[in-house]
Amino acid sequence: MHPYRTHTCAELRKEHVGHTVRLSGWVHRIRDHGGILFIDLRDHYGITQVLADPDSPAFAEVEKVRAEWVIRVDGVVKARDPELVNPKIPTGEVEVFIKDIEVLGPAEELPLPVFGDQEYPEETRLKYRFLDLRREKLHRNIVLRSNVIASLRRRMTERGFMEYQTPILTASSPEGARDFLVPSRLHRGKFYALPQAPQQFKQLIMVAGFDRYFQIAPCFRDEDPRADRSPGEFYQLDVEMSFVTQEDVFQTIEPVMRGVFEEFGGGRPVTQEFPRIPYREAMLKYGSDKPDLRNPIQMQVVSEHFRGSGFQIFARLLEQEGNEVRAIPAPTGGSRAFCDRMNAWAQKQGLPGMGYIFWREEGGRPVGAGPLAKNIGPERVEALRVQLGLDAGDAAFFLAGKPAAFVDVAGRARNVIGEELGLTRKDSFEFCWIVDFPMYELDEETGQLDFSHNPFSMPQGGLEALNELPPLDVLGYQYDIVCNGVELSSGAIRNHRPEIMYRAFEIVGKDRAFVDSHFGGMINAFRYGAPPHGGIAPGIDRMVMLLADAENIREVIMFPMNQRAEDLMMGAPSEPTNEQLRELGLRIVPRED
RNA sequence: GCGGUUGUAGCUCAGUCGGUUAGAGUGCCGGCCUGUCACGCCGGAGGUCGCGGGUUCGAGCCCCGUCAACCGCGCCA
Repeated sequence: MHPYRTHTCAELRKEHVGHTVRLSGWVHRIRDHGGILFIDLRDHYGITQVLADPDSPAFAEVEKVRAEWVIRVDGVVKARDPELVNPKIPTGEVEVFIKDIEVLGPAEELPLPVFGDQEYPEETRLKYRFLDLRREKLHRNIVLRSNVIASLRRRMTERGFMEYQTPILTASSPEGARDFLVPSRLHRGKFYALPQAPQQFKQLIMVAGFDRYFQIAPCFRDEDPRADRSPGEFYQLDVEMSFVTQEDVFQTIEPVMRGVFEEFGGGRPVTQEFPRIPYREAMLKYGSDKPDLRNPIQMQVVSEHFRGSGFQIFARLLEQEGNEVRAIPAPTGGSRAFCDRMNAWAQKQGLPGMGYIFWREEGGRPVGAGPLAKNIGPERVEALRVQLGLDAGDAAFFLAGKPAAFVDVAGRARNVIGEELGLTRKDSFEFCWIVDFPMYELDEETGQLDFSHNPFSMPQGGLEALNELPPLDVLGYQYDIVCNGVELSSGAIRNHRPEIMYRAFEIVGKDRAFVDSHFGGMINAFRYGAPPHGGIAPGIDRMVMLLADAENIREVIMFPMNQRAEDLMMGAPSEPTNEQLRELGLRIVPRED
């Protein structure tokens, strides 16, 4: 007989009745009735009830075990009487009568119980992560993550992609986030950087002629964490393809994402064809470049209805160039109570308030009510209602000024309204592509032009566009995948022509020398026959978060760090020894407080 | 760096207007119990009310400071 087990704790069924079996696992739960004692024995696969009574030669030993001891038991499989079957577990029709027991790994009193779903402070959970991981929910999330990754690999391989590793110790790249640095022993005073993403490598892989690359790639960024952003490291399904258009990337990746979400989404519906929404349209309709399409509300420009109207605040604002009035329709929100509540919400967000109209039935017709309606008169109110497609019982909110100044809060208002009115669908995965991102944006404070996204993206229209269009009108072959308001992925068709690259940087005031010194490795490669190429990099952690319905990214990472980027279990970061510092030629400068 | 929330038993939480000895559930330990599966019953241990200072005859409760955790802002091409 195998020293530890003949079956797992999920395997035994009626057909095993009468068999002598050996099981190993953790003591999940003990129910001691004095004369008879039940143990739920648990392993990775499931739970089997084992029991002993005074007839068992092992009874005295069985009585000693405690929660989370690891034991091995030998025994006979018995059928349970029909009224004693436990339908909650797959092995519930049988139980194992213990003949022999061996303690393989006793456990001290637990700082964190494995049984049950009592909430525990995250500090304790992280310090005793190995216990937390035994618990059902976390265990299930991590298994899900493994299955998702396996499925992604299979789907990518089926599509002709090959997985290549890229370096972890590499060079700092000046754009983007803060780097993690690793001191070099052989080159005193110099540092490696951990890759923020294998961006330049994957492009070099294309230049090297490998055509289709993917990798489950670790990425490192030294930025402060959020609930959906792990401190330090995260994983991407990193993808790059040669000789492709933006459309080719969409056609390749969309089925992968849809497939994985259908496979692991627990039957929740998934968008069949991802709509493509231009960036500017997304900002207008949804107030966000990562719209939650489960929320049906779409904003509209309604400036004309307020121009020269009796509502002086808006009318006057519209006299200034660049100002607009936008409406957030709120179907079923047509009560003064709701409108006032939203108005109060807006004030809490730092706005002076949010104008509103709500419609109620009067004499068989929808009639607009509220102070704003009085000011602009029934004709304009009716025109607004028609444009917004609203009816009695509905409402609309209005924001005015420079769109750039209010889109953000408008987007948040849209979320709150959708949520409060129950308009936002639950239990579905609604995807879209956001396309046509502008290449450049203006820094509000400095007035400087800067890349709005990846400087390596190909501008739509190429060199000609860069030379002839106002920079702010140049769009990039740059795209995001958004699901349920979460930015899952960002990608682009790359700029593989050095002369276009130099020009793109020139527009933000960076000369050839800058590009050569900072991106020399890649620019140099582009001089020797670079194929047109592009790619994308969906975030694995966020994908699993959505699939697992997790609120926090730490629920889908096996060994995460805490909010302060500390690993409480391993004690990282830690102080180096003097020996280590000496070898590296480093000295710690104490913080001056 | 900044803001918000929270901090009472191992854990989840209650604690009234500032008033006597700070409670419940759960977990732990002991006892009883031969059909439980969130077993049940009885008993017990377990508290620097985050920490420091202040107001008060009296502070878990009020005030000031501080620390920690989480969430957010900045940051994240």
